[in-house]
Parts: sequence; structure tokens; C-alpha cells
Amino acid sequence: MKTKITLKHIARELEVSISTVSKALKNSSEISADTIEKVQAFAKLYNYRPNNLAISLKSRRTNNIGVIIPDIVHYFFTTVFRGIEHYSKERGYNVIACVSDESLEKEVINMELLANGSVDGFIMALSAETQKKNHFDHLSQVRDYGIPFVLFDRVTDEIECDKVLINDQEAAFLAVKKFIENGRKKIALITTEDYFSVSKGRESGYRQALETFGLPVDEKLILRLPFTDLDNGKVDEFFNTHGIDAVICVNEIFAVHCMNLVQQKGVKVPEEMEFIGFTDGILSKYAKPGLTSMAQHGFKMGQVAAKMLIHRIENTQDEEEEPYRTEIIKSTIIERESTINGITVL
Amino acid sequence: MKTKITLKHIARELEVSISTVSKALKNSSEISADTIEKVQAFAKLYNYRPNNLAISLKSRRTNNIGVIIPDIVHYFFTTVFRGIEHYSKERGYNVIACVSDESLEKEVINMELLANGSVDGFIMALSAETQKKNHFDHLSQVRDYGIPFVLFDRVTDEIECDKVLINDQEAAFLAVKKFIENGRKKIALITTEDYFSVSKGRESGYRQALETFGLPVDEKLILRLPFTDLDNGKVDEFFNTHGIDAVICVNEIFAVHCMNLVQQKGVKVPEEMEFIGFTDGILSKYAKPGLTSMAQHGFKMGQVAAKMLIHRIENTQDEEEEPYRTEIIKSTIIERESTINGITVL
DNA sequence: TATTAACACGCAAACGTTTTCGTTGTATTT
DNA sequence: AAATACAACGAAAACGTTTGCGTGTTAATA
Repeated sequence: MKTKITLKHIARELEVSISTVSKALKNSSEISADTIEKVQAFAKLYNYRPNNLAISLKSRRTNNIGVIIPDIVHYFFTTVFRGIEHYSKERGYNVIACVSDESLEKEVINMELLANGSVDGFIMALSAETQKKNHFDHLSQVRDYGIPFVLFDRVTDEIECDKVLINDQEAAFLAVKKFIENGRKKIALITTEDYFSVSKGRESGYRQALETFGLPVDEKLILRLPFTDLDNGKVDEFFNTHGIDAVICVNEIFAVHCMNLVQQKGVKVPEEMEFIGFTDGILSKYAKPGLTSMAQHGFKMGQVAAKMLIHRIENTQDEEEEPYRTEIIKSTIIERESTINGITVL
Repeated sequence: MKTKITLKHIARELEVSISTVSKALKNSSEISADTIEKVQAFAKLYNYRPNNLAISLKSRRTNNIGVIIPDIVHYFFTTVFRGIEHYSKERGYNVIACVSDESLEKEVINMELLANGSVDGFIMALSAETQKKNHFDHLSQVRDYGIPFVLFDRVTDEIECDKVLINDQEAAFLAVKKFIENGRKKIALITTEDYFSVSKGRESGYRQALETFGLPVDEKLILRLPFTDLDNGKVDEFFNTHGIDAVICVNEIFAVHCMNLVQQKGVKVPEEMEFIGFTDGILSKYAKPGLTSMAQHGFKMGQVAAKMLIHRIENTQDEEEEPYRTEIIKSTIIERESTINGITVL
């Protein structure tokens, strides 16, 4: 087992000082060409690599970014993660990934753990519990220590920081508008419990569209589902009773699940009932019929979040704090067979 | 902006030495009860947290695990990742996640980067390119430095190390056996290019089952698909010409895609054609009809991999090297509507 | 009263870097 | 010959910990 070689080893071997070695490796003008060559040759031969820890300790910079997401087995989050990872690597940063499991406690623990020197900044989407309990002390605390962070998708108004968002409201508005243009009258919304910022936005867009185009907002046409245990009779009854002819769902699982359900009972999609989901993931693509979906462009979202964070990390030494920014990533509609698609371009 | 407090600050403030503070915080018997109390009270008041970097540098232990996977937007890998993260956190380790994007070069870069002090060990699944080119120098090199690693799912025989595997061959065998018991005669296999270790194993199990039960192995019933660009005429032709009555696919995307295709042409699933896929992911669950799938239990796989790695990390100082182990995680079949399921238990 | 033991604490090295500031020795200038 | 300049290098502090060992003080023992 070869042992890792350090500056000290090179110095001893070449009978020069550690500082000389360090400078030689950086092509410092203080060092003669001879020595530089000798040192670099030796370093290359023995495959010298500087110890990241020592450099980080010295420079107070880790080049690590902490990413905390509620769930990793989730198309949207992994896509964002991919964007973050991609941009970060490009800029020489590693990504430390933590899963909060939708739990406030885990979110807090993870943050505290990483905040003590492991990470230069955070990118995160708040856990369900965090949003529900409105508890953000861990965020304020991290900020007090001068560690920057960027919130994406699941955000809060109570904390001022950089944010990356979807135009949820507008996207839902456009979806409903499309239904109305297709002549639909009984447009249902299937959403989650209302403590999610994204669900709120989408619901608001839904209501706004109905009002704008003069359709009544019927609360009975809004169904709130829990995350788990979808297959109960509640959904069945919902579809049986209200004469629904179009459905907008806040995620693709709800959409595909409901689409399957109504089809089993002989409803023709899209002829008799149209569907639009959010999150253009793998399910939307392989559903039968293919699910028209509001694509959230998670990859870009991740890139933008990483860019904002790294910018802040690298400019935080400057005296004047830049104001916080909120970037909006526009959703676009991906039309498939669950809606009737005219030739008109949106 | 509060600045992070260190031992030095506490020492100065309390007019004791740094070592006293350090020892007091650890309840050392060298320190008087008075001092211990004083120090701990102060530390608590000012919310002291030791700097991870300094501790790592000193102890030569980072408590970080590097995870390198080919793709994060992939149900199986993320499930494994979740298992790794879950077990690691339990044992006080963080996870640094890197995506190789199926590229050998990125795999190498990521490993080299993390091997210089950022990580105590690796868990990885080899990239497609790595398996194709049979290039493993980066693995040998990391091992030479005494950094342990565990390979999962995408492994190689050329490197001796701890491994966690699926019983691919046996699983495929069982799938084919089920078809044969259901009276199927023309059983097709849809697989990837053959440089993937998993695909190899599954193909081998497929062949073995046919031979065992006295069915001819017809090479024309084996279709090899690339990862991308599925929707070409090749698949169509395949299903048109061979009188296929059952299909086993090495992943769920192939399965759902093909199932949709044949159904569109009026084939009844499962009556006229049965389907079994690998990877019991979200697609299998929400497909129409639900896809019978060989579940790979990625979460458990991740847990086992993390357990093996941490064990090796924490016992590596011992003189005697333990022999490398290979753990097999058994697949189980999840029966849904794409197969005809008797009452008989498998 | 002199010796010893226990106690409570501090010093300093170490982990592997980077960087400022000296300190040499040689060459150039006046 | 003295003063100056420069080139090439080393010493040491610093980042924030941990830890073996030395030291001073007090109390217990002979």
C-alpha cells in the first residue's frame, strides 16, 4: 500500500524546504527554473496531489455545496440535482447530498452538520414538515454565520434569500385556459394538502383562470389528496358525481393514477375527459395515453440555483452585499395525447 | 454577522489554554469539575461547534462517503442512493454524490478529486463506458492508497473488492420459468448492448431457463436496443414477425414502451402476450396494465453496500485484511396485470 | 519536615497546506 | 571598495483541532 505523498516528503527527498516545494509547484517566480523542474518532475513521478482538507482549512473554502432535498426518488428533484451537480462540477465544486425525508428534524440536523466547515453554501427545497410548521430558525442561523443559501421550488416568504421558482400560477392559468379554449366547462383540480407553496400557486392560477374566463369556481371540483394511499374510494366518487370533463393535477402521479382510474370505467381520454399534469417526468412520457404536462425544466433550475449560489460564495468577501434575487424558470407545456391539441401555437 | 467561535476564542475569554478547553468539552478527567462546567456553559451559550475540517485533518478521517453513479435520474440508482444515505447518516457519515454520466472520464475525475482527503471510501456503479472499455486503473490506484470501495450492480470481475449484486441470472430464470408454466412458447428477450454486466447475467438466465425446460433458444427472439431513440421501426418489426407470446425486458422502460406499442396494434396484454420487466420502479406501478416486474430492492442494496464500506473503513487500521465479500440481494417478483397469475405461490 | 502522589492545567507538536517576511549569496553599480 | 539590488530560498505563523507529556500546586504520607 503506497502512502499518500505530501509536500514534506518531497521537501525531505529533494533537500529543500516545504515552502520551496509549495512555491515550485505553483511556478512561483521566487524559485529558480532548475528547482521548479526538479520539484515538478518529482511530484509527477510520485503522483503528488495536494490534500483537500489542508487547503480548505487554510483557505476557509471547501469547494463543496450542500444540497438538501426532501426526496431523492423523485423525478423533479433528481433533475434539479443533476443541474446543480453539472454546473457545480464545471466550476470546481463538489456536491454533498442530503435527504430530509420531508422531515424538519432531519433538515436541521443535516444543515448543522454541514455548516461547520463542510460546505460553502446550501441549495435546498424545504421539507413538507418545515413548510407545515413554518419553522426556519436553522435557515436564519446559517445565514448569521455568513453561509449563503439558495431556496428552490419549495420556498418561504419568511426568509429573505436567493430563490429559484417555477411560475406555478401562470402555468396553471395556461393549463386551464387551454381547457377552456377546448370548450371544457367542468374543470377539476387535483392537488395536495395546501401547505405546499407550489400547490398554493397552482391552485391560485386555476382559480384566476376560471374567473378571468367567466367560469364559476366550484369548490367541489377541487380534490385534495394525501401523498400516500391514493387508491381509495374518494377519488372514485369524485369522478362519478360532478360531470367533470377536464382535470389538472399538481403532479404526474395524481394525473396518471386518475387517468387510469377513469379509463378503467370506460371514460375516453381525451375525447370525454382531458388531463394535464405538472412535472414532465418519465411517467408522463410512458403513460397511456401520453400525458400532457407542464414541464418544469428542473435541470435548468438546478443550474441557475448553483450559479446564484456560487456567485454569492465567490463575492461574499466584498463589502457591499448584493440584494437577494428571485429567478423564475418558466414552465412550458408538453403536449401529448391526454389533451386535444389544435394546430394553433400557444 | 456572527463569526464562528473556535476553541481559541473560548480559551482567550475564559483565560485558560486551548487544550484545557478541548479537554473540558470532552469531559476529560484531567480537568476540574469547575472548569468543565464553566467551559461547557460558555460553549453552549455561544453555540460552539467544532470545525469538521480541522478534526478531519487531525484524525485523517472525514466521515464522508463518495458515491459515484452513472445517472441520478434513474429509479434504481436513486433508490440505492437512498439506502446508502440512510445507513450512512445513521452511522454519522455524509454522502458526497457524483454523477459520472456514463462517462469513464468523469468517473476518473470524480474519484481522483475525492480521493485526496475528501472521502474515506467509495460506493459506485461503473459507468457504461468504463464497462465497455474495461478500464479500471482509477480503481486500482485508489485501492493502492488504502481507500476502500464497494461496487454495486455494475461491477467487474477484473477488480477484487467488496461487491453487492442482484441475482440477475436467477431472476431472469424465474421470469422465463413463469412464462413457460403459463404455456408460453415464443419468449422474447429485450436487452441492451451486451457490455453491461447486468444485461449479461439476465441474458444468461434467460438462455439457461429455455434450455432447462427444453425450449429452443432462437437468437431472432433476442432484441438488443440502444438506450436512446427507442421509437424506431426496429421494435415494430420485431414484434410483427416472430409470433412472440411473452416478453422479458431488462428494464422497465423497454417493457412499458413495448407494451404500449403492441397494445396500440390491438394485442391484448396479458392474454395474447405477457410482459415482465426488471426494476420495479414507478413506471411499472403506473403502467397500463400494471407491469409485473423483478424488484431489485435498491434500498436494501444501498444499505448493505454502505454497511460493508463503513465496516471496512472502521477496521482498516487492523493489521489483518479481511477477505473481500460479495453480497447478493435477491430479486423478488412483483406480480401485476401484465402477466397471468395463478394462485400458486412461486 | 521532607517526600511523594494526585490533581489541574499548559506547552508544543502534529495533521498538510499557504504565504509573509527574512536571510543569504552573488552581481551590479558608483 | 562600499553600497545597492536582486535572485533564490527558508523560517515561521496560520487555519482549528487533538493529545502526550511536562510542570506547578496542594494535600497526604513517612
